[in-house]
Amino acid sequence: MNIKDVADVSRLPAKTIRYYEDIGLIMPSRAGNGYRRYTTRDLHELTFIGRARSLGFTIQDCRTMLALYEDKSRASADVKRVAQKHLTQIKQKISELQSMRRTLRDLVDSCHGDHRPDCPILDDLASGWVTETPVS
Amino acid sequence: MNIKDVADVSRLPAKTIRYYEDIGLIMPSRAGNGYRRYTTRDLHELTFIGRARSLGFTIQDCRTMLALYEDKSRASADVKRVAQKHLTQIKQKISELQSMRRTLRDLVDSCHGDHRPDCPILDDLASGWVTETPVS
DNA sequence: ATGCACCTTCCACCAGATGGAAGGTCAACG
DNA sequence: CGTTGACCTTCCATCTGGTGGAAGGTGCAT
Repeated sequence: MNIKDVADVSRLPAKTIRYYEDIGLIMPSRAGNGYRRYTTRDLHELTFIGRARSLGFTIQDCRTMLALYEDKSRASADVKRVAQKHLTQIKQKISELQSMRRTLRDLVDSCHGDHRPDCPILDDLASGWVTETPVS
Repeated sequence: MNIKDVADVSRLPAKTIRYYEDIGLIMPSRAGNGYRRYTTRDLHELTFIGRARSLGFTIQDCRTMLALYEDKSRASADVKRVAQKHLTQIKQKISELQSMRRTLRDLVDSCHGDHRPDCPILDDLASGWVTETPVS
């Protein structure tokens, strides 16, 4: 198969597939005209990577997972460890975002959002600062 | 003040402050020896940017917010619109991550994680694929 | 033979920094 | 006065994960 075919089936852009080759994730052979020639196995691997990426695994994790996938004597513990670590990072990211969301929601709610210039959102961003010395 | 001083107070790395200058966010003056010289206002702006960044605003949003902050005849509606849009994107991101988390948690929970090679995580990543034609 | 869809490489760009090398400056200490 | 050490400068490379586009080659149908 040519790149377009694997792109269509794997639902990865051809650009991305070439990029994955650049970084050494998949190494298709070449036809006589220089075109990349993908085997079913290549396609299989690309789909695997696409699924892993869609679950947020990094490229490095994809490498590891692919290697484990192809190592028939792997220990599932190794796979689980990678996934568990990634899960922990996702949880971490979610809680950071939730914290931002709470703050932003409060700020957005408290801003009247009309033609007037006074704005609690800007007040928050500038908080901790005194532009003028208060009249004492 | 020199860069170290504003770095310490704003809690932004000096590298980052220089970077913000590169991209035209803040433009400190220079001392005779070529050192950046920051005013209280520069420091104030850096802190503002730091706070906005910590709420996840993009650099472009920071630019906009800073301009609004300095425009004393702004409409709070303009500020609110930027924040609201950002809030929507955060919510979107959270729900994507939650979806990943659900899937990953299920997969991690279902993997026994021992010395044996069979692994539901890898099975999921490889799902949709038949390596061997079933015996018919 | 001409058009069109496909393929190739290469180079640049995005966000948002961060790391490090090579070299200049300044103040204190002896 | 010299030297040490903490600053400061610029410049260039690197990271993640691609994406966009130009310039040019190939393959097939009409």
